[in-house]
Amino acid sequence: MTDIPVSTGADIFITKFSSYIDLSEQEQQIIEEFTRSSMTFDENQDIILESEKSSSAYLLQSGWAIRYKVVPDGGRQIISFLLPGDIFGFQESLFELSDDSVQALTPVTVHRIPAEKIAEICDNYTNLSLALTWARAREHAILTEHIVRLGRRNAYERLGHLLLELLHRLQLVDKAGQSDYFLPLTQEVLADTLGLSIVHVNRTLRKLRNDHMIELDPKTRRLRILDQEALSDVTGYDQSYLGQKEQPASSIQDAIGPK
Amino acid sequence: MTDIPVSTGADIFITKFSSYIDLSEQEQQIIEEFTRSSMTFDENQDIILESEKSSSAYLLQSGWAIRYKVVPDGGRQIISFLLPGDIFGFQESLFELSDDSVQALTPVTVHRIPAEKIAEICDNYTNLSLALTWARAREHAILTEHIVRLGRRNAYERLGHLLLELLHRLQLVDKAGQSDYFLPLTQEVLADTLGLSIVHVNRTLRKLRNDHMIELDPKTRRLRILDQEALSDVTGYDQSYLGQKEQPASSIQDAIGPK
DNA sequence: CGGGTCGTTGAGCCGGGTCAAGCTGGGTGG
DNA sequence: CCACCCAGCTTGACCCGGCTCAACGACCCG
Repeated sequence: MTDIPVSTGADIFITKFSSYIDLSEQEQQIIEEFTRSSMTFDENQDIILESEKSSSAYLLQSGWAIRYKVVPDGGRQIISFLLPGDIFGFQESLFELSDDSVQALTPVTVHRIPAEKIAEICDNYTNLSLALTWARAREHAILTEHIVRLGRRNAYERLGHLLLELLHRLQLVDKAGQSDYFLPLTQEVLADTLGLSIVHVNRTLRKLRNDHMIELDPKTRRLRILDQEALSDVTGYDQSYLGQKEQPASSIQDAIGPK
Repeated sequence: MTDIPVSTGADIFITKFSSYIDLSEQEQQIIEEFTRSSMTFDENQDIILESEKSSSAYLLQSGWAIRYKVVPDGGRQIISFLLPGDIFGFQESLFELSDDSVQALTPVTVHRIPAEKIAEICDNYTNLSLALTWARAREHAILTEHIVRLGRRNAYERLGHLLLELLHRLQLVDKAGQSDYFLPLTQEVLADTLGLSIVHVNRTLRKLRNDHMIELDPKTRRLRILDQEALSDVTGYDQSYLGQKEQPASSIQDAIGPK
């Protein structure tokens, strides 16, 4: 299962950026440096408390996390998902703005980058700095699409649209097959993401299953999207906002069945 | 009416940033340089077409604009409002990401900053560069709050919350009184922002009026929020995400009745 | 005076929420 | 090894916030 070449954790980030930019040898080494040390968090543990205004950045090596806010009446709105390869905390914690929280959904490992290091990188390494800017812009685009999803789509479209986005984001870092991936989300998490009730998420998932759009095994948590084109059509999904190539086409990757 | 000291257009930006950071004389001059030339757009005109991937930034000097996306079935979702003092286009148009559009709601004047200039500023002027980062983070916080609004609030809360946000954003650039401002939005624009129908926006506005939360004269388009504390309470509004002082308290400004 | 845009209001419907109950499977302690 | 618990998933019944359709009014502009 692990006949993959011995890898430092840096690969995932290099792979991700490579979809947009090629980093120099030296820049790749800088990333590797960061990945030497890491911190881990348990399921449901808070990463970055509000209090900790450390203004450092984090590279997410493995696991899923969410950024969320709570409203006065106790409700929770999930703002975004943090997936392997994502960077976070490098802009929001700098100021007194946005008091949102980050929580691990699964066991998570991250690498910390102190603020000084970020400044140094921006000054001296053009490509890396550009990669950071790209990551920011991409996050911005994802938030934008989330707003459209919440404002102008019904439950069925929201769910399908989100599942497609997650597939394509995971594919970029080789964490998904051609049409399936491990989806560690409870229906409650989906509900709090999509602005729906748990009950209605349940019913909408069933409808997606009945329509042969997806397969989802609640035990293994493996999700398979049966007809991406059809689902994209009915949900109004257009992956161009993720800034990746149309489709990595097939690859040996998929045949092996990536872990 | 114009007994205000002769001003270059730069004041508005300096005022805005001053809430977070103090710019040096030289840095203020750089801003003034940009404000010497400007472009204007008519109501409903598109600013920045998709096609124009110029990757330059724009300072919004006066007027209101929106960033929006359309969904396949013809619906429109407004992502954000661009108000005087806002900067836009300095991150999104750099890449192939986010195919959203920007449109003027009122006559608008903007100043263009070529991409090279931005790069130069980031390299040489610490405070200005920090101000840019702050503006980005603030925009991020505003988007985040918009997501919460759409996902976890009802019509009444959404509307009230938005009206409060606009008040406080305008106050930062002296475009609002202590509790009132010029609101150049049709009910259709409000609907497309809040994910509601026009009809329901109309009814919800009436409810806000009946509850003595607001006064809104459809002719003059002057909006007054009668009890900010009460409205903040019922809508779950907390202005801290805008990163400004709690309340500018009273000022001569208000007595005069700012235009 | 005619047409267009925007605001207002009523009637009826429906997508999605709420409440409530039951089901399932894994974990834990006696 | 069983009894229990608890988190998450399902399903039904009912309700309501917000949508649609439709008509009308108010104002502006040519």
